[in-house]
Amino acid sequence: MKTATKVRSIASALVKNAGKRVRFASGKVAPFEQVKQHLKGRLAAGDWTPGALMPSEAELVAQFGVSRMTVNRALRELQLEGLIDRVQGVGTFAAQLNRVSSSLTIRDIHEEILARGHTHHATVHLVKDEVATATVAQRLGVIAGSRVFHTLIVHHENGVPLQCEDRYVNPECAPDYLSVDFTQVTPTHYLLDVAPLWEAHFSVEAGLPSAREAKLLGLKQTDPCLIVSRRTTNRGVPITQARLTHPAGRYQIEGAYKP
Amino acid sequence: MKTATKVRSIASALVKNAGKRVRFASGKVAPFEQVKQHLKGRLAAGDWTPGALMPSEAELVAQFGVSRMTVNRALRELQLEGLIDRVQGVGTFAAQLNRVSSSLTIRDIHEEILARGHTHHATVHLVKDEVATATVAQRLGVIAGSRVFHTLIVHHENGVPLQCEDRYVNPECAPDYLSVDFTQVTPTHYLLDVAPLWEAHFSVEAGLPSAREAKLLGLKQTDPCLIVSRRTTNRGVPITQARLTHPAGRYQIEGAYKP
DNA sequence: TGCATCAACTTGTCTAGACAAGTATAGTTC
DNA sequence: GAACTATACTTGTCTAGACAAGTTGATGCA
Repeated sequence: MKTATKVRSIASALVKNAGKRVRFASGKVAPFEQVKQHLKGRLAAGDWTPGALMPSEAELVAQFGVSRMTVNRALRELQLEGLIDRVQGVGTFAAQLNRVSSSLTIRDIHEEILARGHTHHATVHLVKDEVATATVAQRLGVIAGSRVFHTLIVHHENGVPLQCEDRYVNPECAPDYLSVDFTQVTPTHYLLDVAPLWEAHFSVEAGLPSAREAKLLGLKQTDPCLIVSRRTTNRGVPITQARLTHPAGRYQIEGAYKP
Repeated sequence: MKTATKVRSIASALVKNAGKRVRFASGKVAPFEQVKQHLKGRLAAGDWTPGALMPSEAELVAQFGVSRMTVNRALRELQLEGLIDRVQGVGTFAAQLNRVSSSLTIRDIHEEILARGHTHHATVHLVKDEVATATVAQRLGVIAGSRVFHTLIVHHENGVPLQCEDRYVNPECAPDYLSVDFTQVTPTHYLLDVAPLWEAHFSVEAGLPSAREAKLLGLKQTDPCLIVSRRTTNRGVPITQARLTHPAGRYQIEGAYKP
């Protein structure tokens, strides 16, 4: 029992598991799931106006004949989904607004291309130790004049340029960043290793490439691009800021929302 | 105790609650949270390579001296966050890939503009009962030749066109859709009322506007746009499909990721 | 009136044990 | 060797009860 790090061949198990999203598929539904679905249905039907007081855990226990832990789990998950608000000592309330929060997966470009069954290679166009200008310093979140690492890398899918990655890195967080071979490992992958716990803010917009980006991506400067800007921090300490430019038509972000 | 629908003034309670995100802030941390953070830290430190077998619940119970329910909650939440995979009958495994799933909120354009303190108005350019062409039918998910409702609305922020909303709606789900006054209520808001429980798939890309979109948004056809395509269904039944075109520079999607 | 106190109610969490269900392996039988 | 079986282990879930902590409203007192 001490072989905690033993790596089994679990591929088959995980594949089997993938098709098992709905447990108790054959009629049986777990009680906590029943409570959850019942409340979800009534919320959807408008039984409680936003902000209205909903039944307490004790009332639901009596109504469904299950234990409080079961009701509690149902309510906790509904709260996580943003459908209800709970206040200790007060009660449970229907959520104020129907906010729709979508889950969107941003993957390492290398893994993403490989997952499509295509080949990935990167060309490195700049690896430099710079002094931050005011603009760069503000975007990364360090003080102007600090040392920053700067890389400019183009990622290709099947030989076609797909992403121009213009990245600044805080030397404090990744002192050996400049010595990484970026044709072998992506900056994202390396930084995830060095500083694995981080928060990120990002924005997605359409725009035109800079002259250099256009040249590296094989575009005209009037060709539209999808531009993702991402800034990541670790407990408030800035790690990296990246501008990822993708030619329109070659790349799109996908996502899904499930209630 | 029977006044389940009584609406209390809970504004103050919810405001207080908002600042209470971290419970046990003063030193005390709930045991399940301790187990969670411990495993998170070791995962981040690379104690288990992706796919490696992690300690079983029983081992963690012995190690931390807590009950199995407590360990189970910690593991369940880690699974929800995508950090581990669990297979009944087999064990718990470190997740295969470090997917970074960002939470991205797509709000009703009306609410979004009002939240910025700006004025919103909509101009309606098309409200029509059509027969679905093959392309439209495929995008919406109905069979070609079906009746579909089609609206084309431009949303303005402070008088400037911000979004061209080209939408198809399944008449089965919203038979009265065409009689709605879209200068008063947005299609999103109306459809949320009619069919509140839905799943959505969306994609975000850069591209060029169609001739009509360019005209409605006051753009040249060579001006880049951010285009969001969204298709929503209710338990597999297609509700609506929308193409939301935003002029580059006037709109961006923002999001954040927290571990 | 104003203030302190207390009881009733709420949610938040933990426990120890139980049973169900899925998987893997060693052993047994054919 | 192949097929079956028993067993040990895993996760998934539920229960009944307990205590902590927060809120609310009534009560009593100055």
